[in-house]
Amino acid sequence: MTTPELPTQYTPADVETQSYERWVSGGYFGADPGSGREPYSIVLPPPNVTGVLHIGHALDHSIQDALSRRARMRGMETLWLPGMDHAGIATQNVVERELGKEGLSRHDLGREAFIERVWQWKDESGGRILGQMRRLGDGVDWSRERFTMDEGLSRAVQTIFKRLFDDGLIYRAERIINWCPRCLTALSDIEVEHSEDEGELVSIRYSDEIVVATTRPETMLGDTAVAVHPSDERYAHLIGTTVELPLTGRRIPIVADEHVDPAFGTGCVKVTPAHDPNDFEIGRRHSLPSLTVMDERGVITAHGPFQGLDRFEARPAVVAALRQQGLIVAEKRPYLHAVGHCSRCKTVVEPRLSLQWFVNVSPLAKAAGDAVRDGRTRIHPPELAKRYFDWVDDMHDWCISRQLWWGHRIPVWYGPAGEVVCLGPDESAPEGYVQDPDVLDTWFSSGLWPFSTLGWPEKTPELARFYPTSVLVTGYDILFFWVARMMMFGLYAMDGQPPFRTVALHGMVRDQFGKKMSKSFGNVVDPLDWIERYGADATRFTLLRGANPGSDVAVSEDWAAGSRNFCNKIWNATRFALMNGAAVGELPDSLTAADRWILSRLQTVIGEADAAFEEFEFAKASDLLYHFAWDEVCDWYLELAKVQLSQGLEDTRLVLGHVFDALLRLLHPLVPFVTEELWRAVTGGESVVVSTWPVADARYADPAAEAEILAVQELVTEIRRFRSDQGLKPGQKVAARLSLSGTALAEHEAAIRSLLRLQEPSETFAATASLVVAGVTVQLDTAGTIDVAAERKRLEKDLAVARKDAAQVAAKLGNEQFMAKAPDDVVAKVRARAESSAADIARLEGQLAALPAG
RNA sequence: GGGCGGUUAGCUCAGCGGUAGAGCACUCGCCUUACAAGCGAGGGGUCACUGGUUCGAUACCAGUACCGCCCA
Repeated sequence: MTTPELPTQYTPADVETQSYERWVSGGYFGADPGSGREPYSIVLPPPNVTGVLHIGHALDHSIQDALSRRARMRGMETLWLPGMDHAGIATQNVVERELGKEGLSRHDLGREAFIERVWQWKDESGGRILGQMRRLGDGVDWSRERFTMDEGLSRAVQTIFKRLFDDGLIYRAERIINWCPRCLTALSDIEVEHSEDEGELVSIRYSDEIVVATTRPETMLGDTAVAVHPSDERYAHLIGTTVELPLTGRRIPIVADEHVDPAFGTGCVKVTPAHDPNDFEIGRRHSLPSLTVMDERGVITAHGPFQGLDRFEARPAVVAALRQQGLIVAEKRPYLHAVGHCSRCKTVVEPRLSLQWFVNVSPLAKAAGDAVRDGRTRIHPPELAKRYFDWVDDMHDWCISRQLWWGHRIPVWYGPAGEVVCLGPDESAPEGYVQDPDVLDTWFSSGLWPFSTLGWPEKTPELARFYPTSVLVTGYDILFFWVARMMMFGLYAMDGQPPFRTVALHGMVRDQFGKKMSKSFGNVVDPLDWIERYGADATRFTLLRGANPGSDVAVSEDWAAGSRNFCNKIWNATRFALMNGAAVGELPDSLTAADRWILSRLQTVIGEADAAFEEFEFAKASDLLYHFAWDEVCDWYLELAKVQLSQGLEDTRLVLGHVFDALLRLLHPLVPFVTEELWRAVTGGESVVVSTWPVADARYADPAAEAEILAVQELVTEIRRFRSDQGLKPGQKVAARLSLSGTALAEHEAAIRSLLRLQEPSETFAATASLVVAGVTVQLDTAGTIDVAAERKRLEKDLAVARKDAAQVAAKLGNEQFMAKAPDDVVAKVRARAESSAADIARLEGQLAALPAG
């Protein structure tokens, strides 16, 4: 085999793009539902077509890529299905903003032309995301890429809508919903973000006896009652009477309702059924009229001087008017209270009474909870399951209609005589019927993602093979946004089969101080920036190395550089192995202790890596492979191999080949690009992507060899410490006499001398220092006086440690309770420690006594 | 207000009943023929606090303080 010319530094940009294109054109990522292999499937949480991938996506994708690459290498028929969702509100907002620059509104274009325009934007924006995924190295099956608005998925949406409608689980009703006066659409509960904002609490006198407190004085224009608690004696005599509503002259009733908290404020509350969800319920209970006093933009429509004012202008105006009449009893400002904001545009949400479509979630949510309760779906880490239960067990009906144009139009048509028909994909409405103008919540279609992407409602081979999917990988922040919805729809559409066997949740990516990344704080990391500067592998490895299940990942530039260094280390170590003729082949039966040691360690590491991957412990898998690769393979084994090669031990090449072949395959799911390049060079194979995952082989387990090499390491480390303490330069050769015969280290003299730069003693050898390590005496001739003070300091320090340990251990052994109750193996360990610390003390005292004075 | 999680080395985090660990940062010495994106050595922690369980607690239990997240 010829030695390939590899540069001394790994340059990711030189290999990443071409490797990726070769993987795709090789068809490695394509999934075949017809193969006889065990299936493994993941659907990519579809990013919003309007956005760009941020570092959080990079983490999410890195995990999925690691899982699916490993599954593929383990011989499973692996599907990682990519795609995007149409992000109704966000996308429409972006395109409307673009139009705004041209001085146009969507109404100027009309619905059809506007949607045409959105599709153009979708191609442009979506294309950017696809490019980012390629740069990351995502091994997805591009032939199965889906989009929530594509034809097949739209059929799925219409099909399930009709099914739910026919089952009575979708209904239309006039309710108080969350309304965004800027986006001009309804929102579901989870699209509202609550924050503690500074507002005001104003107490208004409605009569001599009635004072109400409110944070939203402007809504008093729409009051239709005052409510008190039925058992509140202060107001019992007023129940059933009326009071005049200030500023309006309307008389409104005083009603008794359990909902009122008599301890809050005066115990009287104003009731505005059209502008508050709680008041709406009170209104229903008491058959109160609902009076809408604001339009869709939050502008006051009530008659009077306030008409035409925005809700935030109306607020002080109403208070001023009341104050003028002496009706303001108290004002508290600022007053901290929870305020809902549109999660898209941060506008304060307005509760609004309107006619909308809802999903009756009770039976669906119960099924979604049960699937996790009975273990059909496992949430990982398990402590996050509680959040899931809290959500699904107390879910309100889901408002699914949106007053937008971009999305799946509600498949309901209204006839001229008030008929309402819901139609499936291949049905058409009778002449003269008009379709509902609204579209569905984006989550309605992304809730179908795990099966709509596989061809549902058709009974496709893909669906039969890859559903339920093996695992869903997503952030814990999206557990109820999306996971709960997919669970509900999946169980409903797929006859009680949940969409995932496991939901593996990861955390958010944060900066090096654990701070949330935000544009305003300026600590946002762009994954492409890191990919350019450190490589895709380093970017991924940095993220995976911090990814503990369910917890946040802190990253920094320094750590990305560290990951890059790791890739470079692997690169150079493999380069060294290749330069020395590393080759893959049958290993001979007779190998050196060093060979048997590294092969034995390899088996252990394979087992540990498997265990970590199975439990989504990516940080652990990364860490243990990092240390095995760097500390054991690249450091100790390569140094030992150098000695073996210089001794002409040809088998070393086969061991090098074997170890690097396995190591590169183990690392491939984490750092796919550098391992691909190197693995091909080592093995001559087509691609590590389609190689096999290493399997631990018990025949190579060799505790004796491990113990032997451990002794070598101890000896070498101790003498290095002496050298360092004595200020001997690393390259400086020192004459030494080793008394290894009869010890476990007998065979390792050459290695020890090489690692420690120890020369054979000459005729004039005169030991200036003598050290005892691991039962071996090493005499050194440092060719001059040694630094006695430094050596004494060192020995005294070690002696202090040994004495402290001896005292600790003696105390234990002298403790009757400990001796009586501690398990035998622990006692045995303590006894062994007692012996070794006693030996250490004797040795160190001897060495100290032997030191020349001074 | 309810719930969950956290508090271990300067920073970020592992460990989770029996001798305190990693990466980065730091100090010292080295361009030792794979790698200075490197090599060798080193310093650094009463494991938040208070009780309890135990022969033994950083780890288990209870409480306190502080931090973070989710929900209302």
